[in-house]
Amino acid sequence: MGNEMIPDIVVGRLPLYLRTLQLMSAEGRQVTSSQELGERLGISAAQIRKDLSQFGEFGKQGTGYHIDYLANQIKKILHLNKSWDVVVVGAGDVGHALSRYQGFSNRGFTVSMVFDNDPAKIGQKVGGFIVESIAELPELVEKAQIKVAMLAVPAAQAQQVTDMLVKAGVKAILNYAPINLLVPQDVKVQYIDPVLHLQRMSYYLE
Amino acid sequence: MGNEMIPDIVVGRLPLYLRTLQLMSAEGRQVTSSQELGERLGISAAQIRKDLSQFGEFGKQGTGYHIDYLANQIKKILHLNKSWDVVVVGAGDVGHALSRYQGFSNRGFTVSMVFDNDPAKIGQKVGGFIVESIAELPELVEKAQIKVAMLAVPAAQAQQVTDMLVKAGVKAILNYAPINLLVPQDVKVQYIDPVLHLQRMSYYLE
DNA sequence: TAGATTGTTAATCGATTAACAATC
DNA sequence: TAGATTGTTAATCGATTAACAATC
Repeated sequence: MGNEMIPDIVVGRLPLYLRTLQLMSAEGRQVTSSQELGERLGISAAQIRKDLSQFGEFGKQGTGYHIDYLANQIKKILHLNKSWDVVVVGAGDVGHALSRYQGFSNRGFTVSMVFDNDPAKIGQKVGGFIVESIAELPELVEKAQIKVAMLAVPAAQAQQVTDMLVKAGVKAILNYAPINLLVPQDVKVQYIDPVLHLQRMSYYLE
Repeated sequence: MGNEMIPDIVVGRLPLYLRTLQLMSAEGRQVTSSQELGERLGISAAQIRKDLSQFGEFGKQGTGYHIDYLANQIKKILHLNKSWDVVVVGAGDVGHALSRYQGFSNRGFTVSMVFDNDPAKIGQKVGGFIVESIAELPELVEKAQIKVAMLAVPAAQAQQVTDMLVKAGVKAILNYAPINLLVPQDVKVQYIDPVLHLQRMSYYLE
């Protein structure tokens, strides 16, 4: 219903709003305004109001936004009113850190399996998970109806593993390998490459 | 010289171009075109030409771009014709992964120290580095003239550590803590929060 | 030369901001 | 009521794309 034409750039800011609202809530706050949110985020108040207005009317004139209410609405919009099971592929340092990261569970995601192709790692424990063989990935991911994966394998294997994930029904991939992935249109990919961020900043260094 | 008004969004794409050029170079390729680059990156050829034209003329009509030459020019623009020493603050899982990550050295950065405030970790080896106490950070960072830091401490301590880093002369911070940092105008911050990426994708999941 | 591709200008598109009536 | 802040419209700003002369 006039839904899928919301700009992705707007969608991308919602998690930022949510994070700040949850921080405010943890501080014991009840109510905020677009102005205050904007100041904490470095975003204009007008933009926050405009972004939110794409999804409904969540505030009260003269008062602002009820923090918990708005946070919950944003959670619903982002489909975070459930917890998504996520698999980690690659049990190296990055996969290890991801599988142990405590910051997922209360933000809508639960790591449920860890995979690797190294026989020395398969069967070992990493972050509380027994590392499974990538050979088992298609069956396990499909059976568990996993839709989200974090990819932490070497760049040379990233596309191949991606193809497996897509075939097994995964629709969202967070890719830590420094390489562009080719996926069907209905599969989303987000990229994390710390070096890109560092290089972007070094432009401004003397 | 008509220099500092280049949009940051353009600067942000240069590392992406560089990464692709270096990949092509590793494939043994000599020459490419804005069209080919665009296809590999999912960016229009016109945009790539426009971006590059902000910095000079690097191509030849009818031929395209010499890959190694263009890569080197971009490296110079991004100040990557030297290697920047970087410190890692926080020797938890993320800091551990960062300090061992092999992908920095050939892309312009060298991890040179690791800090933590946990007495149980100080003096221990992490990724080939002896973990230093955060108490030593101001002196060590200033003496070594470190300009770049990666921050992997709990959110609650991130701002405080940031203030120390800034005071010690750091001008670029890659922040893994899920929190907005306040810094002076001449200090750049980039953020990595995997959950933001996951949440952005979950919008598109059913 | 003919074909290809650059660098650049002008046109288009989209995102951000300013402003304000509505209203709590 | 008076003050504050929303949701929204119109104005502005900036980024992307299309098109093409220049030229290798």
